[in-house]
Amino acid sequence: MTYSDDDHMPPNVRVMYLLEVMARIGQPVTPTELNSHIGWPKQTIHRLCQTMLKAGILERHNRRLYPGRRALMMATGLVNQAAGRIGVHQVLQRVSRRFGETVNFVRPEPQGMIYVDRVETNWAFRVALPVGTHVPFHCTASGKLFMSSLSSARRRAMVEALPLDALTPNTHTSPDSLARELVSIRKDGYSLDREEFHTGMVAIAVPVTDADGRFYAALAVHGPSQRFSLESARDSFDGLCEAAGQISTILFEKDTPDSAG
Amino acid sequence: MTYSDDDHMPPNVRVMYLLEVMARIGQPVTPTELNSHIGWPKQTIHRLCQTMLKAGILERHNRRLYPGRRALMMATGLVNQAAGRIGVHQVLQRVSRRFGETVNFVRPEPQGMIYVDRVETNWAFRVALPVGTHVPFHCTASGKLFMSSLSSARRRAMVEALPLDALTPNTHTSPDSLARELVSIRKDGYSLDREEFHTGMVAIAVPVTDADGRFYAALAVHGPSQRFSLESARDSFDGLCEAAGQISTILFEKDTPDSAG
DNA sequence: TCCAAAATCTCATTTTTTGAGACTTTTTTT
DNA sequence: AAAAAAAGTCTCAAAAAATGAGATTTTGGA
Repeated sequence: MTYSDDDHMPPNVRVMYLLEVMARIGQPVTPTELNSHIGWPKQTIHRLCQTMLKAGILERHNRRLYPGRRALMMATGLVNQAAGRIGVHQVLQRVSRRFGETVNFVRPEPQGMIYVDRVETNWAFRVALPVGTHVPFHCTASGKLFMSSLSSARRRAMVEALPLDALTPNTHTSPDSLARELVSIRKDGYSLDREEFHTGMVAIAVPVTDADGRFYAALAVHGPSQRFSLESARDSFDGLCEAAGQISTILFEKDTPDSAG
Repeated sequence: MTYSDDDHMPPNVRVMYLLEVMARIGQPVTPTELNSHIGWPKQTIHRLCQTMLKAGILERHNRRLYPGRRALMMATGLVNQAAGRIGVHQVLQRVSRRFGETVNFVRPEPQGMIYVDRVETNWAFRVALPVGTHVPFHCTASGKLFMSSLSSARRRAMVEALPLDALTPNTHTSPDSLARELVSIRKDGYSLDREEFHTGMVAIAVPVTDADGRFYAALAVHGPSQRFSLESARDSFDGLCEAAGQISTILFEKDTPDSAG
């Protein structure tokens, strides 16, 4: 694609970006104030605001712009879709309370596995990765779990394409050993990170599957190897699977919105 | 201007339009299904989806597209901003004047219900929770109201995930009793806090719905049980519903330059 | 394995966006 | 009330992007 220059935003997306900025500001703004947050040429922002006003996406009162009904209705619809996922966060919290360790909800993306949601413990030792960060496939419990869910052809292609950088002494650096572990992960139903990403940190991940049983995300527990041994990680397997099932239900189970409990 | 032809949509706005359609559909769709709602040439919709995927506005699982993190963050911001609109706040003021008690406007978020706007009475007894605070789901009128609006599978999963800490002797501590109350809340159309959060404080909450009748926020009245009994709370039901309807109109209905104070 | 549907790529054309600069209106300052 | 500053609007030629038909590839299911 031609959009690959890093910070280039297609004109398309500018409407969206402008709404994002307005959402962040959180109150009605003049076009000039918008400009100070965005920095586009005066005329560019002016034209775009006109377009959006005309479309009913923005409305204006006393020279100040704010999201119009159209934007609000769209936003409400989107937020409603997400409202169901509030339950997912509650499940993560419960898992974290139960095991006393950090819990992550991780999804595959082309650039790597991404932390979508997390509940952290108050322990001093924490993973210093904010939500929204991408981590490698080959040296994380969730990344290996994801790869193990692929068909053998894709799995092989992916393993061979990955860089396999050694981030710790334990990181897989050969396609063969990685491929072999993926097979056993597939058999076991869970994936371990044996200090392969950060020395001193271990993790276990189990899959959250969609309505067709396909991999959707990984539910992972992370902890320092001193208090969260590989054995204790494995002990948490059953509890994790139960939680993964609940998350799957929240995300994918279709039901009549009416039936009583 | 050149955009005045009635049904012409500048390419700009198509990103927004596509999100609107997705919001209306309310669940993940394939590009082809989108096409059936929109009717653009195949390649046009394909290109736009690619752009939006690349920008993180959409995400994909199993060939189906759904709003991405970026869209959801924007949507959350817009929705919270709208909750603070002048007209909405005025309705809260009127309700507070009418019943002489504190009025809250509360929305669900993953960490708990959040107070987005409030009008307080001058009484000595007040809730010491500033706007922006998160409160638990299981022991507040608004939290229970929100959960009662979920589909049964999600409701059940959520009830089971919640900690159910006993903050007062009246707090629900068993998933079953909580679930049972949610069913009756759903039936009644309002939710009561019977001193479940703070001893001596009761509340009633009714839903504010969006244009499609889905839960948007809770409108709640709080007061000390001595002067604001559960009976008087229930008596305020009709007035609250009327106010909730007005808020819904202000936010979502077209025109209506209403004559409110 | 093969087949049908869906997704993706190609490309010449048309349309839109871009943004500098000039001009007009509004607001603020003196 | 006049002057100055700021905000908003218009014009235009160049650059960029969108368009959409048709060809091609990929995918998922039988």
